[in-house]
Amino acid sequence: MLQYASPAPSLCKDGVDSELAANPLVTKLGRFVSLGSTEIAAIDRICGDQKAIAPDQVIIAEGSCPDHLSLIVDGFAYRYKFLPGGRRQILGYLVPGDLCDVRFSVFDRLDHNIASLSDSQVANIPVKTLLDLFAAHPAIERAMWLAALVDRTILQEWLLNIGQRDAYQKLSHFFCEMSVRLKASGCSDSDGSIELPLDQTALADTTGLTLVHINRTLQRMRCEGLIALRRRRLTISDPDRLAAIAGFNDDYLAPQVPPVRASC
Amino acid sequence: MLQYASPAPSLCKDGVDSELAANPLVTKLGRFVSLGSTEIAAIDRICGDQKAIAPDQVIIAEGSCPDHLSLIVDGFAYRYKFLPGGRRQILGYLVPGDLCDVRFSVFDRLDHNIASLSDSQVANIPVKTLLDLFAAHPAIERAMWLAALVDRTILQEWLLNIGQRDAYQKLSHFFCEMSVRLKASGCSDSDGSIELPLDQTALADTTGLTLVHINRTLQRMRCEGLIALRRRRLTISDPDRLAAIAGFNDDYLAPQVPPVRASC
DNA sequence: CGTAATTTTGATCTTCTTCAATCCTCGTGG
DNA sequence: CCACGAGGATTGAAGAAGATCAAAATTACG
Repeated sequence: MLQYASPAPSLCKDGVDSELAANPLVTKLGRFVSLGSTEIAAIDRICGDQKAIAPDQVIIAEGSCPDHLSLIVDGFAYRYKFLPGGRRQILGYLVPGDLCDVRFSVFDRLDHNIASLSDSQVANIPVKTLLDLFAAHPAIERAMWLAALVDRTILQEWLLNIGQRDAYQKLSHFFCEMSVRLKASGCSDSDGSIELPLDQTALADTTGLTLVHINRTLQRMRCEGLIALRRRRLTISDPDRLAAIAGFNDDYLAPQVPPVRASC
Repeated sequence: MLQYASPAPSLCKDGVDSELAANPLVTKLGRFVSLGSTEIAAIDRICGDQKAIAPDQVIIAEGSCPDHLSLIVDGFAYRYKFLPGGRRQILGYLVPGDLCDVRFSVFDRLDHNIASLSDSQVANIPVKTLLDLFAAHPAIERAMWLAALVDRTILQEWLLNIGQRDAYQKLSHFFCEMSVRLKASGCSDSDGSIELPLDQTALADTTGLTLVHINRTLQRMRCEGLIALRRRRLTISDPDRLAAIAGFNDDYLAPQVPPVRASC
């Protein structure tokens, strides 16, 4: 039913026929492999069991072991972990098309929490359904693994970011990344601004900095004409300069996959 | 556990294994799935192409795309990345039994470097050979994916460590982790000490701290009777206290895998 | 031995933290 | 429609953890 102009492995171009509420998972996986209409239909089918989630709801709690994976269809979620001292590290963000964590399918419980940030739409996909899908469509399985590997690369880039850059660069890099990812998942406005439903505490726990320091760094960034951030909406005024400051390179978000080795 | 007497143990040569010369990959994968003798033999077989590597040699360079994966059979290697400013972030360490990076098999080039730290023995496994092995022994494929997922969990734990803990805790946590990992791969001495061939610069680039600050933190740790570290050998004098300081919990290094879902 | 690499030390500086108060913003109920 | 309250943002002042710079002391090693 959903007709999709057979997406050749197109790179993150936004504005591609997103009139028809395309399944964000299709969009995402379509960046890794080319999906036929059969596959697209199959993906649509497994996303049937959807649920609306209010902001700040725990989707999956640490230590739990659900028998399904959660797909963010719409909205914004994040992965995080608390330390005994009460400190929180945010481990990553989930945007439309992102699957909560593939590790579910193999480990017995998750070692961190996943919660919503905004009003979201989440599809619950039973593990078995997913495995059946993989069995029937190896291309989908491959794309899914590739997506998981990109997730890992993002994590690695975060480590670099938190470990080596100063506050100004950290924030810049984070904004660059989120901007690219949200645009790729079709969630950017016509003016290029994105909805970033994070308070400054979240930014602090993302970057390993303090709320107060985040606040001051943001002010500086605004002063310097780099960004505008208000009412949970981020506009990058000077993308090139921001990327230069951050040392940002979006290669890691859209890795090249040689078609030859398709044999996963 | 197992011990390697000489710097260059002869592994996987002919079929005649001495009792001691266990393939570290077998040891590692054996923690995830139970391997039969057929599988063990098959793993041994793919490790045939071994090579000795001197310290501080680049094993795989950023951007390169070798057609094989590198397995650390003996020794110590690390993954790292340089930033334009000249800063280096160490992204992880490879101990015997660790495979350089599974992403090879799917992405066209690596986004970071891998280099040796000590005299090492590295087995080169052609991607195709590995895929054939997977096809013939699904249990091995499953174990390999599980190992990759543990790698990801370690990365996540590093993010937490660098993002949220102070210098004292960071180092403590790192030492705890390495101690557990090296013991698991059979590389600890009878007295529980481990060989950690890192200079203080490496510790700095691991934790995102400064060489000078690492030095002072180490001194404090020695003072407090937590560790002894000299001549590249780490002895944890008070493991419990060290773990308490670090907030270390080794669960993430040995995740529980429910046997039921074995279907990867 | 002599040289280079590594560790250690000292002094100073700055980024970031901590604590605490104030100010918005916005939704709610009267 | 406005007062109220709460969460979030902002500001100020002071302190501390860690950075930087530069040199000296050890150690490793050919």
